[in-house]
Amino acid sequence: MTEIKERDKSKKRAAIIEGAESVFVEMGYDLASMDLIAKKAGVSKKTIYNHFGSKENLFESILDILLQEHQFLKTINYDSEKSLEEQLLAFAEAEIFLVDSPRRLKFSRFLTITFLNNLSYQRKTVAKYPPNINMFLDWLQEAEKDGRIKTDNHFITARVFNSLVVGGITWPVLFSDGIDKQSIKPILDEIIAVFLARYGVE
Amino acid sequence: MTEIKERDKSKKRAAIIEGAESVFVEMGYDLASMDLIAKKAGVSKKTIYNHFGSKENLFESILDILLQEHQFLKTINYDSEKSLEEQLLAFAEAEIFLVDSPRRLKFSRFLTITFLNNLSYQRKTVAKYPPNINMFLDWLQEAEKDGRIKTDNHFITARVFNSLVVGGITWPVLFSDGIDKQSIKPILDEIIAVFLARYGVE
DNA sequence: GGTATTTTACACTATACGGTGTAATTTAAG
DNA sequence: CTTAAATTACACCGTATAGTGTAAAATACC
Repeated sequence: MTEIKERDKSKKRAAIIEGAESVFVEMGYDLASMDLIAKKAGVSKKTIYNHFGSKENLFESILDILLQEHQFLKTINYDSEKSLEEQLLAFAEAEIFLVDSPRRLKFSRFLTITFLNNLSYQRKTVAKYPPNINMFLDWLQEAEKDGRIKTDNHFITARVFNSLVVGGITWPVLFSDGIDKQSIKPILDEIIAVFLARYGVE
Repeated sequence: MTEIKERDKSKKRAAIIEGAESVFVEMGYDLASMDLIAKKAGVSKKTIYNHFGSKENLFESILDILLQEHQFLKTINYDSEKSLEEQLLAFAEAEIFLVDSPRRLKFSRFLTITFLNNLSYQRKTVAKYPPNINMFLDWLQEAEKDGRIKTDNHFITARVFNSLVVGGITWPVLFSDGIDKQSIKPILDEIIAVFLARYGVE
């Protein structure tokens, strides 16, 4: 008895996720209606509720998926053979990655809005997906041990580098129509030069 | 004939503005209902419509008022008698002013969200209320003429300074519960030191 | 092909919103 | 006080929304 047939629901689920993602990112939580998401996903509204239970639940699921997807996993280790410029550029590019494609740019905007609307949620998320500042701190330590970087306070130094990249590139791009790799280059070079002017050992 | 009595509507208007400001800033455009604004302002909904015609109109009026209110008007001129540190600090403080009090911090968050939701509106607003980067460019030119700053490209140099302040202070504060003047100080000092390490003439 | 499970269409509830119309009431100026 | 303008309370409209119930239809596994 109690025969259980488990059928494959993953197709519909994937369609819902795809539709919900585009609608949420495009219009934000409030303006995204479940009817529109259903239409965009090519799925009945009831099916969404069967899968996710509520709009809030759906939203959090989508956000979780997107956050994992947009993580930049590549680790950067200090390399005494490579120039500091080259290695700092790699760190900058890990940050720029977040606004690198139209898709990621839209998501970053959306995420910024979501976080500013809900700071406690932002904190939870940062705790769950820690930023790669730790990697930079490790790098700093190695570079200093190698005698090519000098600094009194690693945390502030890391923050300075992050400030230069975020304030100089990420932030302006968020308010523009997209990144122009050409026009970014001179600023990127200058950011690195500024950093090394203070912390580099010539 | 055609006798016209004009009565003083400014009291009610002021109440509406005050109520609408708090509700809009607190909840954002979408979640701010006209009924709630009316309640908060201690005014009937009809009166709001008599004064402002529509929610959109009310919103733009409020935004306009707040933008004017939050402008930091003080001009900073180059002074060969003062240290560069002191003068750069003044520029940084003009930026920090925007997130300096709970009220201004909330408004800055709200404005950031509003702009990210409507980039064309952001552009219009920036055109109408130009940022004080021009003032910094003038300052740079004077400081260079005086032989205390050296730079190849004024625009990039100005952008670097702005990046340091925005990325190092404004941006992190937006995502925090408020500014802590004490803990900001060492970062502020470091930002200026970084800038001068690259552009200062010792 | 039989069968249990998913999905669908669709009607429906309850609620909320922006905005309006109206008639009564309050208010301020002469 | 008189009078006209401003404000109020309140019912109301149309629309939109999150979410549910149901019965039929599509689906996938045996």
